[in-house]
Amino acid sequence: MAISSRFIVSVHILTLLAQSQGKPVTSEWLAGSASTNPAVIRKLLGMLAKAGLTTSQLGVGGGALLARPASEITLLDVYRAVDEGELFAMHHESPNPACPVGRNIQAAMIGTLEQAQRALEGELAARTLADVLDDVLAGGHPQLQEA
Amino acid sequence: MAISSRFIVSVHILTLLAQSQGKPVTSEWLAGSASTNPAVIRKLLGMLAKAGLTTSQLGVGGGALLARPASEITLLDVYRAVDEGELFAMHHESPNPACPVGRNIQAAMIGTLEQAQRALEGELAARTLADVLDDVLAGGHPQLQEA
DNA sequence: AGATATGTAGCTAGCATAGTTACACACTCA
DNA sequence: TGAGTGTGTAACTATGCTAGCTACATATCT
Repeated sequence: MAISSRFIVSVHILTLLAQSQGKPVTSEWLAGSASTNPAVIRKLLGMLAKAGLTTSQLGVGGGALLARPASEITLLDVYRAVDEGELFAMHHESPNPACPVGRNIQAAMIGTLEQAQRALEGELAARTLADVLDDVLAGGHPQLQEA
Repeated sequence: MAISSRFIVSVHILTLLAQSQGKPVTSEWLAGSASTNPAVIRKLLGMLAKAGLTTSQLGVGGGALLARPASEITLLDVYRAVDEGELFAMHHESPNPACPVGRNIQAAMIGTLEQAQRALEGELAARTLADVLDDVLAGGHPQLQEA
């Protein structure tokens, strides 16, 4: 487990917002479904709002809303909103530049690592919240996706 | 940074072993190139040996060796040896089964997450230690890889 | 026998995640 | 206008993982 649960929890609450059809949903309700704390949800909603995926309404009858249609929000959008950064860590200390391998290993690997990360992100980009909601409403994952 | 530095450091030391052409290399020498502690290297070598990628010789003139040719060790082999497990974390607490979304969200997402992880692993599988050594000896990443 | 090098255990510091409480601020409705 | 509701954010805590470090038993070679 390397990618934090923020991602799946964010997909979870965004799916709930997609299902609510424009009615604001409170962080307390979202927390009840995701089995966590309302403050955790609000922290996630803060990140999602900063990324332009959600908006919020204060006061009575308020709550969170999708900022655009579920079919226009990809899982990559969600991933980038809450789990930023490079996927592969480098050496903590810079390798020894006096060694030919130490001097060049990072530069030699960067291309491959970026390519691998892009491959993962490409899969996430191919799937929208609307797809996820369809699968959830179908009761799980009977909905097959193309290989 | 979600995938630990164990991976890049392991690639680093395996590349050194590939370069040494069958002469054992001590953990102290490897630690000097990777700018870390010999005990950390030995811990990694333990995992790599368990995965069948390296062997060790004790005593004077001893050290670590590749267990098979560099061209037959992929980066995926290395990744699996030192950084096991699922890439995506799930909810810490199980979602609320009384909510239709909570009840189905994990099952609905598993397929997509596994597919994304496989896409990343596929890129790592396409590259061997021999490729990495070539790039390193070429002085960095002038060696282009196909898109 | 003595020197060398691994394998492993145990401890520490640092960092990220996520849970929790608390409170100021904004908005709605009566 | 004032009460009630819900967000946004800060602060603190517990937990777990990573990685650095020391120490030592064990195996091998000369």
